[in-house]
This record gives sequence, C-alpha cells and structure tokens, in this order.
Amino acid sequence: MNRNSEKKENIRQIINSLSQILNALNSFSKELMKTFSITGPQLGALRKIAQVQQISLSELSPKMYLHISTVSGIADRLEAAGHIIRRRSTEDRRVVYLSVTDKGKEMIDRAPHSGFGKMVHGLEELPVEKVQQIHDAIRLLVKMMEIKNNVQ
Amino acid sequence: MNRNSEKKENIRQIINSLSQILNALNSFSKELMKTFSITGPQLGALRKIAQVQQISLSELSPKMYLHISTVSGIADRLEAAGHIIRRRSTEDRRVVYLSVTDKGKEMIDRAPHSGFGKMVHGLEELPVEKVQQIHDAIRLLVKMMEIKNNVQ
DNA sequence: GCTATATATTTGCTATACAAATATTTTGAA
DNA sequence: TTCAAAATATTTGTATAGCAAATATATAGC
Repeated sequence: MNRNSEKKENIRQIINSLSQILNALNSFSKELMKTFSITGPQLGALRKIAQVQQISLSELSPKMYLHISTVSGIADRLEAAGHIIRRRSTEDRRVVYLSVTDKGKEMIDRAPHSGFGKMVHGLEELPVEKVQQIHDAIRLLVKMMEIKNNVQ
Repeated sequence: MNRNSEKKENIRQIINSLSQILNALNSFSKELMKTFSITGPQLGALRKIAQVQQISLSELSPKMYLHISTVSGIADRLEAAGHIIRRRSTEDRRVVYLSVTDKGKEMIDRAPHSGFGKMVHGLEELPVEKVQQIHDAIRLLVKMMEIKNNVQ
C-alpha cells in the first residue's frame, strides 16, 4: 500500500470512528430518556435556562438553533413535568421568562452530563502530553469544518 | 496553571470541540433535508441497503439500532419517494427484501456523504503523518467509550 | 392615536421512534 | 402430521421533535 492510499484509509477510518462516537451518543440519548424520563432536547434546554437564572423564549431559541415554536413546545413539556416555571415579565408583558425549579435543578444534577462520561474518565487516566495531543487533533478537525465557536 | 488543571482544561475543550462537531452535523442534516428532500435516517437506510444489494427489515433494523417498526416506516417513505422497492422473498414468504432503485442510487451519489465533507477535504491537504496522528487520537477516544465496532 | 413590530402561543403538518397488536408464514415438537 | 410456538413484517396508537403560518397581545415609533 503506497502512502497516498494509506492516507485515504486513515481518513476513512477517522470518519468512521467519529460516526461511531455519534451513534454512541444517540444511544446515550435513548438511555437517558428511559432512565430519567427526560429527552435530550429537554435536558439541553434545562441546562441553558439554568445557566442564566431566567431567559425568554426569543433568547433561548437562537441558543438552541431551533424555531421558537419548537422551543415553546419543549418548554410546555418541561413545565408540565415541573422542571421549569413560566413567569410573565412585569416590564414588558409580551415577554415570558423561563426559570428552573428545584426539581429541575435536581434533574440537572442527577442526569449524566452526556454520553461523554466514559470518555472523560478515560482521558483523566492518560498522561497530560497524550491529552494535549488528542486536544490538538480534535481542534484541527473543528477548524477544518469551519465551525464558529458559539459560546454562550 | 499546574499540570493537572492544564489537563482538565484540555479535556473540557476536547468535549467542547466534539460537541461542536455534533452540532454542525445536526445542522447539516437539516440542510440536507431542504436541499435534497430526504432526511438523515432515510439517507442512512438507503446507504445501508445499497451496500448489500438487498436486505430484509429484520436484518436492517439492528444495523440501524432502530426498532423494526421504525425502520418499516422509513422504508415506507423511501418506497413512496421511489428510492427503494419492496420485493417478497420466494424462499421464505414472510421476508420482504428492500433494494435500491436507480433513482435511489442517484440520490446516494448526489447527496453529500455527510457533514464531514469539509473535514475530508481538510484532511486530504494534511501530510500522511499528521493524518495518522489524528487517526490514533480518535481511535483512542472510541476505545475509551467502549463502542463495539459494528462492521457490516 | 394608529400602524408596524416584537413576543409568545396555537394550529397544522411531517418525520422519528417505540411498543403492542395483528396477519401471515415457517418451524418444531408431540 | 398436526398444531402450537416462533419469526417476519405491518398496522395502530402514543409521544416528541421540528417547522411554518396564523393568531393574540403588548410595545414602539411615526
């Protein structure tokens, strides 16, 4: 096998491995729903709300890259489960603020942060230099995909 | 910053970068639906079917990690769109074989393989050694997540 | 003050996903 | 060989997610 086809094979396997990671994370999401009776999108929304104490739908919607009507529906289910409350703003009565209840906070603490749990544990066992190498590799992939860093 | 917190920070960023890649792939899936009028699961099924010429639902279902009734529904839509045909087996008349039509093959060729397009392009520009390094890094992550390699 | 804009919700539609029920066919045991 | 059990696919019912359009209400701006 020449060096070029060797590279091609490596690329193929990188894509394949990443796909496996994605699949594993999907499985995690199903597991989450069974164990904690909450879905991925709901938990994601709950975490975003918890980050800022209170937030309106029109603020939350772009953070989740979802249509506002979709987020409204997710909020409905979170509210029905008692994880958040809706409170109408006194300053601008068009605005409805979402905030996390104690029950919601408990859920955030209990539910595993993501399927990355095992990965984090594994990384912690590695020497600093190795972790640094992996970090460099992944960062390069992100750079190549030209993903803009959406820090909230 | 000591070496331990340096490692922690690296780990945090690895998870963060991977999350970014996931988000980007989700966006890709939406884009795909708009441009090619096909969904992610449908395209995934189409590719799996094309790999083996023909396949039954009970074979396809575990490959996609989905309930057989879910796959049956996806097959309905692929069939309605003319991308696959159903054909009942003559040997075992319980079995229905799915196979990809010419129109379906065309879709497979036209639709980008995934959001990994840019990544693949970027990787091709790198020297072999660098690609090898990235491959090693990702493979390590997969190993840590204890994902079993489901080769079809 | 009235129109335009902003905010959230509701409604309608489609896809995904699972489980349970059903229909059909095959297998296997008595 | 016959009949019950298992296998295969589909159908039905339920829920979530997601978008767009329509609606209701409130604010802002001219």
